[in-house]
Amino acid sequence: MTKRDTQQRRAIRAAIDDANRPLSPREVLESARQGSPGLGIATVYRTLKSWVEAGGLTQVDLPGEPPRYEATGKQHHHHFHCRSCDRVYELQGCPEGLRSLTPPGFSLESHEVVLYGRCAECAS
Amino acid sequence: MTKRDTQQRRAIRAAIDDANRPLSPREVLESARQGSPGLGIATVYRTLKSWVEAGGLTQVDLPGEPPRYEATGKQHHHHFHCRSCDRVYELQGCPEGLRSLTPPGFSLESHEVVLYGRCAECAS
DNA sequence: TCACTGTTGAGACGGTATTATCATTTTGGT
DNA sequence: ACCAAAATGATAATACCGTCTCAACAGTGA
Repeated sequence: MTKRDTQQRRAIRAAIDDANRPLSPREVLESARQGSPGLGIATVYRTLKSWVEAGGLTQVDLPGEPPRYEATGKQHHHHFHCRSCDRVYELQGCPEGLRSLTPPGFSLESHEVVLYGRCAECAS
Repeated sequence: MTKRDTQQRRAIRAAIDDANRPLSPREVLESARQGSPGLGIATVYRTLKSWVEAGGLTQVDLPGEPPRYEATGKQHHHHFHCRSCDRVYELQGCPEGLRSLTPPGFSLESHEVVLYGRCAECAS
């Protein structure tokens, strides 16, 4: 009725832990297949979904992109989306002055910032 | 072979011009039907697409949302997404310090900022 | 090791957003 | 007003994601 420690889940967890950046389901699949060759996409979706519900994973939505997943509990941060390789990277820090952009009467609850460009690997 | 001035296109243009905020295809349909009752969704998609290609419209992508469309040529700005009514509003201004978030070796080309909360109408 | 039951993989299925098709209507120029 | 071509609307067809189904498999406690 609950969680078993399977080869597939170990592989998926390892993929996410090793990446150090948010991964899409497809990226998870490709990476985790190294530790669990026959791994299927349904298992990836199932596992990601259950971990998100359990709170151990956080879904990251970017404009026009399939969701990525990263470990929960990191401190507030934003993301960089490489236009060349399509990978998403974590950034540190947060811009100032967001509150002042909010129109009068509007209540600000949260925000997202996404930077676009080329990652170090693709820029060279 | 090209553009005719039809009742449908006038209605779609009016919907966008009057809104003063980015509209989704569905919002365009509903609004434009006031000026063109039988308007079909296919015409909306066709028209939006051709205007985007022609450069008169800009597609606005927000995380996890269907695209919205706004007139091209406005000055650089960002958007506010109301969690209650799901409408998207234009903001003025732009936060500082984005460049400093960029990791070494990465080249920054553009950015997006989305604020979330309640619009004035929904907050009251 | 055995048995029970959660888990998996492959493919079917469903939901949604967008595009293609095509018969009919509308527009713009003459 | 007439006509050729563009535009439209209804609906079918795609495309994309993610979930469900189910037979076979594998993890766990006894």
